Amino acid sequence: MEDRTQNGNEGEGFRRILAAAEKLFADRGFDAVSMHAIAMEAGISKANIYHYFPNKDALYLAVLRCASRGLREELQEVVNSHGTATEILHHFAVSHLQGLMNRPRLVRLVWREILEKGAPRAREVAEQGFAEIFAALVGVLKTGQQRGELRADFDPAIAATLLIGANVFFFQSRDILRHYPPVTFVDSPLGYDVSIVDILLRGLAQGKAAQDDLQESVP
Amino acid sequence: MEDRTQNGNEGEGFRRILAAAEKLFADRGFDAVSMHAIAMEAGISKANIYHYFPNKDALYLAVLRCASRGLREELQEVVNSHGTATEILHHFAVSHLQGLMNRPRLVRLVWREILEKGAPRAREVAEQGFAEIFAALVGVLKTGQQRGELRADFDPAIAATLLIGANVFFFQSRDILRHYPPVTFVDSPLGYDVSIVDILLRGLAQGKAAQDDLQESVP
DNA sequence: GTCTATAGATTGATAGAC
DNA sequence: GTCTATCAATCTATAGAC
Repeated sequence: MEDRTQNGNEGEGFRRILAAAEKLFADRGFDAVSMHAIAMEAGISKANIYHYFPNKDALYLAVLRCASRGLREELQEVVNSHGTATEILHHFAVSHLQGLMNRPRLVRLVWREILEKGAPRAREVAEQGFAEIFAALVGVLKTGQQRGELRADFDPAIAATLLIGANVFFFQSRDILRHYPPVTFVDSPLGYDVSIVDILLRGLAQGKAAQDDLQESVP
Repeated sequence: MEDRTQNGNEGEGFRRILAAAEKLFADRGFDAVSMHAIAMEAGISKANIYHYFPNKDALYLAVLRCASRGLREELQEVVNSHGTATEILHHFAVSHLQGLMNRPRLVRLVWREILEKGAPRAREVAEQGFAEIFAALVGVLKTGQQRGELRADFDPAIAATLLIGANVFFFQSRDILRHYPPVTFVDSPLGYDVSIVDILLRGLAQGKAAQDDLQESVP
């Protein structure tokens, strides 16, 4: 009963099962997907799945773990790149949103898990990927504050929540926003990110005028 | 087969069923909840549910429709209040987040539905409540732009996405953020909202200094 | 490794007594 | 309106042939 998700000698059927399960679990959720449906999608028999995975829960966990790989390394590279905080923030925002858009199934899997209050099956995996991205972004913001590039009087964790939230929310609700007339940015995630980072940086950067304008309403 | 969710003469058992179903559906999702489980939670028999609802789907839809009422009216009132765009935005942000925090089950139900790509059972209800809130916020921002209170060169729909996304993301991930050391704002949603509106308004308000500082990186 | 066949439990929904 | 009893379908998981 070795963990086959750790090494590379998986075999063809193994990958087909994992891919089929990832698609179905992401689209419909754990309980709405039967082992029979996964087998059909993978083009094999139901019993064959149990040759690779002891039960449905183990398959689900393997799907989440397998799908989670990749995004982490991608973003770590961005965070460790050289440049001003402004530059890295732009780069991070775009890379993060592209990372989400390139892995729609992973994102839906993770957020399904986060919404779950009854039987969290893979909560740890979901939280871990989440926390690493968050920590990386907070690091970028803190560096910007230490360098005097960004204001020192805002909470970097709150600013990070704003940016990551803007990206995740864009990803989650783009299908709904598309049907809504005043929204024109749904099909250009890059343009969206340039705009939100612009707004955020205007709010986070050193600069007295905007600050003075607000003094009355934010004492 | 009258729609009992429209009028008030529901009766005791009816309300118990709706409450039990709302809790279980929100916690575990549609497919993970059996009619038997709902009956147990409501303290009645399974067959009795079918006296009030023709099938499980109808019960689920009734739960969503019933839970959706209230938040809409609450926010419309805020949007139509008098004051500067800045004031209304502060008010809206706080009211919106409080509205989410006061209805955790409704929010989880709606977002489960939005994540669903396989069998959208109540997509319309979810989208409708979403769109109304979004439209209201865009209206506030546009008014602020027309009055010259806010910059005219940002897309109000993008700014609305930023604010609503910040609130929804806070709600969705507050349990995860709580476990993360640098985060200190989880237990004071009001303080969180004051901070993000502060950051956003600095970025959206008229003011030349911050703008000039960024000219080089945002041509 | 892959299959057919099937066990055993649970599901959504119904029938009919009270 | 509320119940017990039950149906037919479907579910996870296993047994065992090839």
